[in-house]
Amino acid sequence: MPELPEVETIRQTLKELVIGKKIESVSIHWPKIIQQPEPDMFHQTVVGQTFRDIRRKGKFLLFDLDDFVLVSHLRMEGKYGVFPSAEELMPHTHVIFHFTDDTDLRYRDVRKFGTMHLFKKGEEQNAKPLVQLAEEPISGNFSIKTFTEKVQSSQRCIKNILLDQTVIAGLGNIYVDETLFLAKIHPLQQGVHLTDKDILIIYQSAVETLNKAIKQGGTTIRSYVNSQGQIGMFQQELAVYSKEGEACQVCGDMITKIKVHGRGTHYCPSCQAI
DNA sequence: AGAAAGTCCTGATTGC
DNA sequence: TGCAATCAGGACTTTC
Repeated sequence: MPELPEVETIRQTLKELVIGKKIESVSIHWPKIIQQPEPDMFHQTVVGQTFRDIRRKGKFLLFDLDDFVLVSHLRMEGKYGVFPSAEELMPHTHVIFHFTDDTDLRYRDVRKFGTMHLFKKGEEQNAKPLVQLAEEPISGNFSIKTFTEKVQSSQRCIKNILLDQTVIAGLGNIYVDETLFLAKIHPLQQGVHLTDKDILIIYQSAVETLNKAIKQGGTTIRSYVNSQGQIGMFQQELAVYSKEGEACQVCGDMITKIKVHGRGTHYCPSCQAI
């Protein structure tokens, strides 16, 4: 599932492949992916536009066109790739941007959970899905004070809080578990019971985890590949996620998996005692 | 208003 | 073996 490091890796690899390419037409095979505007209006709007840049906010990709911004979320299994137009479509290809140079930008998504929103340039910040999005921990604008206030004012457990993109952007199920292991905080600990120091350590752990994962090109657990079809390498570094039953690399106790509001949650009962 | 549950999907895994 | 039920999960919408 692409989280911030995977989306960043996709952004970097995809940028080289699409910048300067002009859209001739779009094929939409699963219209629900296109949340806004209506698919036929979406098509009319982007035809003739050229890709100028790709930015990222949290787990969202922002494709800058001449006059519009395409906001794309990959959810669990979304993938982008650039192919010669003549090449046969891979399974689960739902949206195809046909370029004037006889190549395509193709969006594939086995579960069809991904979304695309199109905005006039500059308007994307004022509407869903970006309007409520918090800063990401590796951003220079991240406020530890605001983060601390939000965490300490919540009755929810820290696992849930860290998955909330209006509190901190970019973490998903894998990196929340890894961050809490590094911070030595139990996933069920309530936000209201965490000290300023706990929260600072959580923030620092998130930064360290995300930066390491970006350097490794992301984590491939199920099916993640970057825009050039390469897998990530960070799964070798995982300490708790998908390590149920294995020995903790710090203390040797057994990594335990529990469910926290429907999410698989991995932790070391000794290092992360509540 | 805040928090939990429901929703969207399909391939892989589990259970009988 | 074969089929059906269950699981995986991000973020929005709905419900409490």
